[in-house]
Amino acid sequence: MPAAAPAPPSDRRAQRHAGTRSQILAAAADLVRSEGLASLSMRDLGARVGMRAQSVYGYFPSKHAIYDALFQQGAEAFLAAMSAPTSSEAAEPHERLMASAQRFFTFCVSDPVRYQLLFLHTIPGFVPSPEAYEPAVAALALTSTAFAEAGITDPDALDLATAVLAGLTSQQLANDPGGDRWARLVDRAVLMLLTDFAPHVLTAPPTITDRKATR
Amino acid sequence: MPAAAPAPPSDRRAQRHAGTRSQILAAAADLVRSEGLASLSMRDLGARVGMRAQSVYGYFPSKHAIYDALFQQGAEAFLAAMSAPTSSEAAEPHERLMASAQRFFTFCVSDPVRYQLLFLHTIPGFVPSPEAYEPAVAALALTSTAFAEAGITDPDALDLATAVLAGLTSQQLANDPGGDRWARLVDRAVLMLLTDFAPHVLTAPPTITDRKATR
DNA sequence: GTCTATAATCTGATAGAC
DNA sequence: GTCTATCAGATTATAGAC
Repeated sequence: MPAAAPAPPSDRRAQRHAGTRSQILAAAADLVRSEGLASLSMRDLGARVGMRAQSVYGYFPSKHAIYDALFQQGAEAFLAAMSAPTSSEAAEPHERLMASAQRFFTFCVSDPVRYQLLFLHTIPGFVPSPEAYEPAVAALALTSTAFAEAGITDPDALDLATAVLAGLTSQQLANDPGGDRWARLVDRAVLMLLTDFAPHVLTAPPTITDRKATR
Repeated sequence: MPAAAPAPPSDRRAQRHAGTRSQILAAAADLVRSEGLASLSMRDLGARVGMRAQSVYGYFPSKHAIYDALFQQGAEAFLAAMSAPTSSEAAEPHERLMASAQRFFTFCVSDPVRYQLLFLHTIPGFVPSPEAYEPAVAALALTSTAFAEAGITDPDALDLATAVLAGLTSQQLANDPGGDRWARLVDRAVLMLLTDFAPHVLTAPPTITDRKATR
């Protein structure tokens, strides 16, 4: 049963096609990392994989489709990074939240261009497709669950926390790229947030009854 | 004694020249606001002021020079916004800090493109000149002074505060443009910050001796 | 599948006439 | 000061040969 799309009829060809496609995508990721997100051109991309620009259209219908695939790839990496198992599964809720914050920060700072693509909206005509966006939504839902498990029910808490983390990363990237001027402040910021909207998580001894009692 | 630059010799002409220059700059500001920062073109800009693109080069040597002028204009507006007198000069230090935070947030959110130009580094080859950058430095120094006046000497405090404010604005602009989802959280965020690194400012009665005693 | 050829358009910038 | 003319190139994308 061959695919309905313009994909080749045979499975062998389909595999080859998919292989070249992901090869192009990897080259695109390389290119934007070194040249900047806005400087991606079909010419350069084709040259990077040994093709002329026109041949790339056999794999992606448009440049925006490439951005969309990059976005999805980034969103999946984001979900994977945020889903990574904690060192100790029995860790306290607030420890898990601090670990999450560190993961978020590290993920963002490790690839500024990916950060720009995922979290800033800087490419003039580009809007990610729902499919590409979906993993990012899942990652946020994950964080929301972690908050609930820590007994944090204030609906504003998540917004404030994401803002603080986004601010730390954006300042680090814009004003001290490669340094640690804001990286050093992540733990302190999380403690500050927890103190503000979940003091019981910090002050109470780590017993289950205590956690319930302070709610 | 005529100017050495390609400016006209007579004062009348120089005034006319400067007038057209600022007219072009205003048109450029309009254009980037409506079309996006990266979409500025000399053709469109010329058309906006009733010229051909080539004639604009009589006023700005390059497109980057226009970006630089826009940057300087934005930085001066930023300094002006942050220097605006508080409603009551006798206000408490922490009230002044909260007012500053609100001013910063409002300034950023009121003009997303200007924010992008000033605080994100998104135009491929553009680096603002020291002259253009200078007012922004002055504005930060102003904030630093305000912190000192509130008795906050922790060197990390300013970095953390700017990060939190930057995060609130960036989330507001990216995820709820025109709304108030993060705007509502500004006061709470400032209180949280103050509680963390200057609790004495909040808890102590507003007397001078008290302020000194808690240091 | 990849190529050549090319459409159609946009870019910043310069030279020189008026 | 502004124009015409033009350079020298970039861009995305399509049509059709091989």
